[in-house]
Amino acid sequence: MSSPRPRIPEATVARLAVYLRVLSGLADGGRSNVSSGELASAAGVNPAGLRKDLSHLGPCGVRGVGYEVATLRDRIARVLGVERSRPCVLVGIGNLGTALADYAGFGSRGFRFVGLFDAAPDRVGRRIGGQPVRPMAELDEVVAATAASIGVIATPADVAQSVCDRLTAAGVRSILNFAPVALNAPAGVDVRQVDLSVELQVLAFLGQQRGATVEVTA
Amino acid sequence: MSSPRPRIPEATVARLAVYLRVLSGLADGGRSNVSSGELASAAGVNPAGLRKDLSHLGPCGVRGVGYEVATLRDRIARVLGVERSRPCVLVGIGNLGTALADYAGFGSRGFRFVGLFDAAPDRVGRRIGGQPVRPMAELDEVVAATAASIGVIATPADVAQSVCDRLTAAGVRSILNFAPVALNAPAGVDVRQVDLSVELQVLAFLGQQRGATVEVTA
DNA sequence: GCGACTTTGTTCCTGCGTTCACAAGCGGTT
DNA sequence: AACCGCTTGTGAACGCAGGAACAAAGTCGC
Repeated sequence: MSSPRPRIPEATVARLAVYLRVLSGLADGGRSNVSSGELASAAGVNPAGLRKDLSHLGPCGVRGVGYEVATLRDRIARVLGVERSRPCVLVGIGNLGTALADYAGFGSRGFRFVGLFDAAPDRVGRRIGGQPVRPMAELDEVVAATAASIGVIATPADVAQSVCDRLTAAGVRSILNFAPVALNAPAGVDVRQVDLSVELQVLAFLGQQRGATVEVTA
Repeated sequence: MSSPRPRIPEATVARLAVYLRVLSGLADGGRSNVSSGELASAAGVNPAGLRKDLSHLGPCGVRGVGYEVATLRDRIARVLGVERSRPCVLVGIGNLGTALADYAGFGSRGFRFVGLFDAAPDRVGRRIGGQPVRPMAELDEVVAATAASIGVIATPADVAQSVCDRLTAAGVRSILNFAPVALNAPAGVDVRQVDLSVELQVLAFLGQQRGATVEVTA
C-alpha cells in the first residue's frame, strides 16, 4: 500500500528533469551535497519553488545540511521512470532525425533508440550512430520485439499524422513530435509537441515588443 | 496614438504562432474563410481559448461568418513581428546545428540565418544550405553588419555560456538555446530554452504513471 | 549537554491562465 | 423590411502555478 503519488504537476515534472541533469553533473564532479539555493541557481529557478517541487516526492533532504547528490539523483530518476534505459523508435531520418539519432545526450539520460525508420529507399540501410536505417515495413515488428513505448517523429509535416497512426497502432503510447502539425492521437496516448519555429517566433515577438515604441496598423 | 498592445500573454503568443502556421496552410490551399471551431481543431486548442487569444489583437473576425484567412494571417504576422524576414545567427554547426541551418521551415516562417559559426577549424569553410561556416572571430562583425537580433546556440553544454556571453556582447538581444544548461544572460536579453531530453523524460514519466499501478521505493 | 545557526518543508497569498457560458452583431431568408 | 440562425467577442468563475514568509528540525560549536 501507500501510493505516494498524489499526482505531480506536469510543470514540476519538467523541472525535475532539469534538476536530474544538474545533479548528474554534480555527481560526476565529485560533489556529495548541495543546498536548495545552489541547485536552484544551477537550474535557473527559484529556491523556494525547487523545494516545493522536491516536496512532491517526499522528504529527501536534511535540514541544516542540504540534499545528498547521489540519493536525490536516484530518487528523481526513479520517479521519472528513467532508472533503466527506455527503448525509443525514431521515424524520419532527415537532417533533424540524424541529429537526434546521433545525439549522445539521450543515451546518458535514460533513452536509447532501438529503431531508426524512414520511408525513403535511399536512406534505408545507411548506418547512423552504429545503427541501420530500417524501412517502415519493419516498424511493427521492431516495436513489438523491443517493447518500445516512446516514438519520436521527425518527418515532414504532411506525413506526420500517418506516422503517428502507425506508431500508435504498433503499440507506442508516447509520442514526441517535431513536425509542425497538431497530431490527432487516440486517448491514452501522450503527445508532446516541439516546434522550433514557434520558439523563434516567440523570441521575435519579445524582441519587437522590447525594441519598437509602437506603430501599429493604422 | 492608440497603442493597442496591452501586453499579450506569452502563452498566447506561442499559440498565435501556431495559428499563423495553420492559416498559412489554409491560404495556400485556397481557403478564404475559417470559423474559430475549425481553426481551433487544426491547431489543437479550445475554440473559446482561440477566440480569446485573437481578441488580444482587436476584433478581426465577422460575426456569423468567421475569419478571413489572409487578413488574419497578415495581422498575426505583424503582431509577432515576422512580416519581414528577421536575420539570425547560428552558433555550433554539429549535427543539430546542421539540421537547423538546413531546415526550410525557418525560411518560410520569417527567419533567415545570416551567419553560421563554429569554433572547430575543420568545420569552418564547409557550406551548408548555400552558406559558409565562419570562424567565431567573425561573429561580432557579422552581427553588426546584418543587425541580427536573434542568436541560436547549438553547441555542447560546456561552451554554451561563453557563446551566450559573446552573442550578447555582440548585440544579440534574443537567444534560443538548445544546449542543456541554464544560461545566465544580462537583463534585457530574452532566453528561450529547448531541451530535448526534458521532453522525453516528461513522456517517460507520463507513460510510467499511466502504466504501472504503483510500487515505489519501499 | 545546551544553544544557536543553517537549511529544509510547508503554508498562505497573489496573480495568471483556462474554461464555461452569455450577450452582441451580421448575413441570409422570407 | 423583419426574422432567424450562426459565429464572434467578452465577462465571470474555476483551478493552477509561482513567490514569499514562517515554522520545524538537525547539526555544529562551546
